[in-house]
Amino acid sequence: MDDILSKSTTANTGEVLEENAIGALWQICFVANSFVFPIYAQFDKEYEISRMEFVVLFVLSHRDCLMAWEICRMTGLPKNNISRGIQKLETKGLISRSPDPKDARRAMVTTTEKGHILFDKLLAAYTKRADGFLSLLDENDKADLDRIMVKLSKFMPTIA
Amino acid sequence: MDDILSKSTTANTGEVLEENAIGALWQICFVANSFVFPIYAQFDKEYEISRMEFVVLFVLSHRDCLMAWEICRMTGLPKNNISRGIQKLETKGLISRSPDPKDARRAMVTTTEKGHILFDKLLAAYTKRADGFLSLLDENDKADLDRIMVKLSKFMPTIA
DNA sequence: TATGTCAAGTCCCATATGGGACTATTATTT
DNA sequence: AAATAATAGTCCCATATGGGACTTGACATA
Repeated sequence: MDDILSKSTTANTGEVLEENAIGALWQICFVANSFVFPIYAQFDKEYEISRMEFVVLFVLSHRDCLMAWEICRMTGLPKNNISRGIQKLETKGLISRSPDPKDARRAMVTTTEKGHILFDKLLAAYTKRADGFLSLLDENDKADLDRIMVKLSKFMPTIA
Repeated sequence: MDDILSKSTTANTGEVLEENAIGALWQICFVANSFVFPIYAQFDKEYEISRMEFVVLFVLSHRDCLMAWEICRMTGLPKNNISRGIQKLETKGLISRSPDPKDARRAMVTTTEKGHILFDKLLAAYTKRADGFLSLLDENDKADLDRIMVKLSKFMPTIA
């Protein structure tokens, strides 16, 4: 019988995953991690912005103002993490919080001008990287991907 | 002018993301997190298996035996994390390590019988959840998704 | 054989993370 | 109105994570 070592074919990255239905979701996670880790490392290094801070800014860039719990729902991230992200951003003057006069528990979060300026830089880096990934796809692929991801996003978790 | 609060449309989960090319990758990450967090929480609660342990078992289920650095490359995860996962699994008797006689730095990792038995349960839960997600897609979608994810997986990072 | 370089894993440490308890406020029920 | 539940957000704490230093061993070159 062969040496035990010979059983190991030199596996390439992501290779494992190209198999069945289960593989599709594994691969989604794999691609997501591959995309997101280097970007967040870059944000941290270049701008001292953490993942949670970026997430808050990103979501806010699509709505003028939001409450923390809305950001949680939109991102699927736990509220304590979002809370911390918001606190950091506020400390840095990148967002501002205005308490809801009708409900003292709530506060609306808005990006400040300073926050917009920084976010533009972050988004440029983000977009550049995203384009790098998507450049592997043709136009049909991109359309399919959009359609599929919209469908999949409907399957929502309820994260505390 | 309207109350500041009225600016906030009640945003639904994942809604932000359905916009442009940048949104596609955001959405991939969103779906990935939505899929993966509850499953790992379940694994931790029901089987006391951590994410890293599952990842190692998962990858090993596709290859008879592998070395740690191969698992890193296939998963894109840092080697210290994988190292810890392997250590835990070995302690529990779910995998075994046989040192490479030709290179004392290396060790081949193999799933034990006990490991296989546990992994079957984990995989059943994983598959069930994956099927839940994928049930939102029709057959064309699934085929498209597979094709696209294989393409995207080629855009590989080099993670330490 | 000495020497420098690289590779596989492990270890240490500072930070990020998520669960759950807690506070403060509002909504609902009686 | 009082009592109870529910909600937004924060805090605490134990664990997970990733960067980087370190150890050990292999390999290339002299």
